[in-house]
Amino acid sequence: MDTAQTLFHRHGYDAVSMAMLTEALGINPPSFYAAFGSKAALFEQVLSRYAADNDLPMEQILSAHARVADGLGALLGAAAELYARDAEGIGCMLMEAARDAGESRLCETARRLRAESRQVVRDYVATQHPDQADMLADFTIITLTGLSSSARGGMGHPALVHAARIAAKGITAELK
Amino acid sequence: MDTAQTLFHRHGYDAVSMAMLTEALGINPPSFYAAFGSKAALFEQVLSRYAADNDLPMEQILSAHARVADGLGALLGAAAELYARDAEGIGCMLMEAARDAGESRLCETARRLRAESRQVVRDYVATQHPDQADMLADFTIITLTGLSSSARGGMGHPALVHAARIAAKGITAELK
DNA sequence: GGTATTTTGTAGTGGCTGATACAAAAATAA
DNA sequence: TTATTTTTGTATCAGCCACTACAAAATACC
Repeated sequence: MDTAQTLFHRHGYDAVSMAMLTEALGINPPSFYAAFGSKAALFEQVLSRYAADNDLPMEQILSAHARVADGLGALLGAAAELYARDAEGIGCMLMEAARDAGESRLCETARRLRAESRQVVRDYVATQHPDQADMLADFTIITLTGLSSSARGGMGHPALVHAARIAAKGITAELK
Repeated sequence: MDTAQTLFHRHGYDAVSMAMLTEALGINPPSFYAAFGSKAALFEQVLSRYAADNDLPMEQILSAHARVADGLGALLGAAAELYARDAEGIGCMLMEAARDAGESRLCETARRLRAESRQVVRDYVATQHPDQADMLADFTIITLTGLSSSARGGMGHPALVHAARIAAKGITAELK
């Protein structure tokens, strides 16, 4: 399962073939289908698992900061650090999966999970700035998407972290 | 050519098959290869043409504003408007192409073109803030990437435009 | 009008995709 | 030890991919 997640995260759903999966897992196609049902089904499981416990604990980061601007800033900073950590540049699996349409069902699953993340941000912002909750949640998602895609595109650690800081300044200014 | 650009922009390189191309162009495979060489060669031509004269005149927008913060803000705003204009949500062809690895040669072409755009921003910023030129150029690219991906992901006009405005506030704060 | 040249249409190339039919082997149960 | 069930391996399925060989039709040239 970890093996499959690594493959999907690194190459994307479409670029991972059954041949790669079965070889990496050390099993044969029939065993694979007996165990997971299909390539798409496995990917859904991997996605859900990734969303459930990835390395970016949103709720924890947000709840650790009283002021909304600080919480969102910390979230963006943590994401930048996380995306830049892997030298290979793979970004956030959820964001990237939601972007590639691929099979419609998989796209829906990824977008639903992303929408749940957005909702977490939205609810957090709404506690203090209900009028701006939606717009700031969208801005946060857009920035996270940009950070993820850019990390995947090879942008380095300093640029990502600094960009997160500039975005945080924008949030601070917006809430002032 | 316009037809091919529309297809590639809407579906992405990999998702456009020869069958779609030949049918849309109203020609047969042999004619296609006689005219363009290959699918990859056509895509490179389309990419270059898109980069040369897309609907986002960067130099023009930037040079119209004396203060760097205003210029970058206008650029982000124009991009948000542009990406939100098409109801289908297709974002920036260059950004999206640079993200999908696909064939390595195509990826290099897309990234080179994107790097040229970044250079335009960098040079513009450097005229007034040489020390922050690189970081602000990266932030601009990251934000444009996020706007493009989010537009492709279905985010609406208000959210994109507002996000661009928040990002612009971040730039203003950064330069203060 | 007759000939050479280019364009087009048909059909098919090998190779890869995700997914299986079927049998051999291993593990479990009696 | 024998019988039953489960797992695994081999070999392959049909379908799509980008791409092309070859011949028929249309055009240009004299």
